[in-house]
Amino acid sequence: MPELPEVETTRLGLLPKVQGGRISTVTVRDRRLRWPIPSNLAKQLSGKTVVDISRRGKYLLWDCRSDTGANAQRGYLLSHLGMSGSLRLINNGDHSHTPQIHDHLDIAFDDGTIVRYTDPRRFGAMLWIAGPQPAHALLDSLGPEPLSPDFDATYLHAVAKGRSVSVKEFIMNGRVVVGVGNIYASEALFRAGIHPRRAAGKVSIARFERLVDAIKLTLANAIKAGGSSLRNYVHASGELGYFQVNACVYDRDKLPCRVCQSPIRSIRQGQRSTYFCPRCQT
DNA sequence: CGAGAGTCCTGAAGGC
DNA sequence: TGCCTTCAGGACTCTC
Repeated sequence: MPELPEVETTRLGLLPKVQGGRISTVTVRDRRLRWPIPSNLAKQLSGKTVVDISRRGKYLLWDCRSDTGANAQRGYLLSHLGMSGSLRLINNGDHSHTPQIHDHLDIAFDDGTIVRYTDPRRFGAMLWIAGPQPAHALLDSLGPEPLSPDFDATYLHAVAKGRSVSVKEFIMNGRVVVGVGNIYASEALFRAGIHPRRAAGKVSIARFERLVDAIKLTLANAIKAGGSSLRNYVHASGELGYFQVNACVYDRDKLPCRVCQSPIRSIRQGQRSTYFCPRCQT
């Protein structure tokens, strides 16, 4: 399941191959994603050059422009991998990749490179934003990037004030901070020694300092490692992503804590599984 | 406004 | 072996 490090790894994997490339054709095989792929997406993308791909949270924004001139047009492909999506590169001349059942969209470039979007559960998104600015309702109320300086303990403490929601659900809320998914939320809280059920508004600023550091460290390490995931993440180059073999608590129910040997516990929060060490986290 | 539940979907895993 | 149920997950959307 792609979390922010996987999305960033995908971006970094795609960029060298598609930046400056001109899109020749777009093949849509199944429009039914989180929202339907717009009927004009293929037409809008075709003929445009991908100038850049940036990331906001787990969204990728593909800056696309037509040839310069009086009729120059600009827009953005807004993509999200959902929980089972992947974008992978197929090099020119590699005919071993016939489209499979969940290969919903292909973006073909003039040089023969194909970017293929695969998403068995179809929770992902492929949308078109017309115009020179990457403005979209989905991006309007997103919180700060976790790896940016804007995301610090002072900010978190202020936003958490008076909130009764659990700190784990709090840091997974994209309006608070983007890109902290279920796996990394559990891991970061373990590193910070904070119990996932603690009310967000009752976390001291000193403990938020530890939590912010833990989130930044956890995400940065995962990006450095090339992304991590449990099951079917596929690297942009087509290689399998790293399995999360180093998780301290995630998916380790009843196994001994790597620090104190106490059995890791599994609970449900907001219809989501949470893992924590009942001794290390208070 | 915040909190909590519901929703989309497929594939894996477990029970009988 | 095979069918049925349950669960997993991102994050938007709805209800209270």
